[in-house]
Amino acid sequence: MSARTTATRQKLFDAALKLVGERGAASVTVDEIAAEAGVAKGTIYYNFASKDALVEALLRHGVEILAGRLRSAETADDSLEALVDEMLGFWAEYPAFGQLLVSELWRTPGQWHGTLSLLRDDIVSIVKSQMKRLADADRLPDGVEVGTASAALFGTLLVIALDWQVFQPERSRAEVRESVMHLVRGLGPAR
Amino acid sequence: MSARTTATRQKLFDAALKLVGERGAASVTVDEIAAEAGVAKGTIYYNFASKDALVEALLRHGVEILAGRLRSAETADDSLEALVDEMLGFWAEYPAFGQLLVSELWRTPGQWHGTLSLLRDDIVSIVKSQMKRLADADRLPDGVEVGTASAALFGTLLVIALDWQVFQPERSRAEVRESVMHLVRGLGPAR
DNA sequence: GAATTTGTACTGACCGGTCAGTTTAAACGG
DNA sequence: CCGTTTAAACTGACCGGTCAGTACAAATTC
Repeated sequence: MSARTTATRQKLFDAALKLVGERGAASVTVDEIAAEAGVAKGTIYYNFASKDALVEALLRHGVEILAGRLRSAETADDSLEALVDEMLGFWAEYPAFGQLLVSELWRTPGQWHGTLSLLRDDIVSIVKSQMKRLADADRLPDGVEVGTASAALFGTLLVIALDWQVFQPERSRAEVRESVMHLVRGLGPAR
Repeated sequence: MSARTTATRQKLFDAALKLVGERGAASVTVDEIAAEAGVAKGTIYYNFASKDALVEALLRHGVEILAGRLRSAETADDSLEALVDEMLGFWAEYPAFGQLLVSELWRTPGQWHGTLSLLRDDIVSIVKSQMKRLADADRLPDGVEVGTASAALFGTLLVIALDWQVFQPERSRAEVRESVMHLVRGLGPAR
């Protein structure tokens, strides 16, 4: 794959992500994506089989980046804060990807449901391995089912990050991280 | 408004909710909604100004039902469990509404963003008033910002319910409720 | 109390625009 | 050279919205 091709695809990913995140995959036209990327329509069809294939590649690409970051964050600092912070950072950097993901992930028989299930598992399993390590080190309360908790934590972070971007953009990332940690550390009866 | 009209609109809401929840507002056609409801296409345009107007009415209708339930649950039992349980029940009963909401709520300049912001506030403010009561009764740990926590709790419940329906349908509602309560009571370091 | 009018709800064929995808011939670039 | 990109015209299926007409019950008239 030539450097030129890679650059073209990157431009297409950027353009598609922006438009699709904002307005949804179905209502964005191929001509718009081409215009936004500053590329001829034919180029899209030279690089991707169809509009759907472009979006699917975009989903894979985004998840790959997120997974990479989580894995590298994991080696640097294995606390829950670090994981939460890294995810918030990713969503802050790619808000449109969050919007795309949240609007497609739970669409039952959607065209990308198969792909998305696998991608979800990728991320959740990274979160899971991290939580498992914490559990083994006795740094989690007993009785927490690690599998369930990881899925919940991933979903929770996704929506909290979106809510932050859309409804409370004035808050800082540290502030949001603290809120999440507060929620996660316990909203139960005062003790 | 005649009983006949009410019945027709209800059929349209049911049909639209099912299709739009599954496949997204943009990719469902008006003809499909009409067919699913067993009604002529013209009837839709007799009852609603446009496809968008139908979806907006649907959004309002759904939120009205949810708000009503939360308010009545509030009077029966003011614990956090009761609130969580009621919401899970609602999402279990109207999964498609959850899918619709999650895929539109954080769409920044979307056509329904204005309406949805208001509807979000309706729900969040109910959750908030309930949490405030708990805080006043010293049943919440100090330092929890009630406003932030309510928004987070609402979003969290929404995605956990969707994840439940889509990826772990075999779990019972009580099981899921306990997981949520576990998360909410604390995933922090063991104590 | 039959005939007629009125209002409301609904019907479905149809129209015009939109959009994914195709085609082609020519230019570009490493 | 060959893989890639461009520009522009074209196709045809699809879809939101329209509109003339139907159904039918309740009111009105004679």
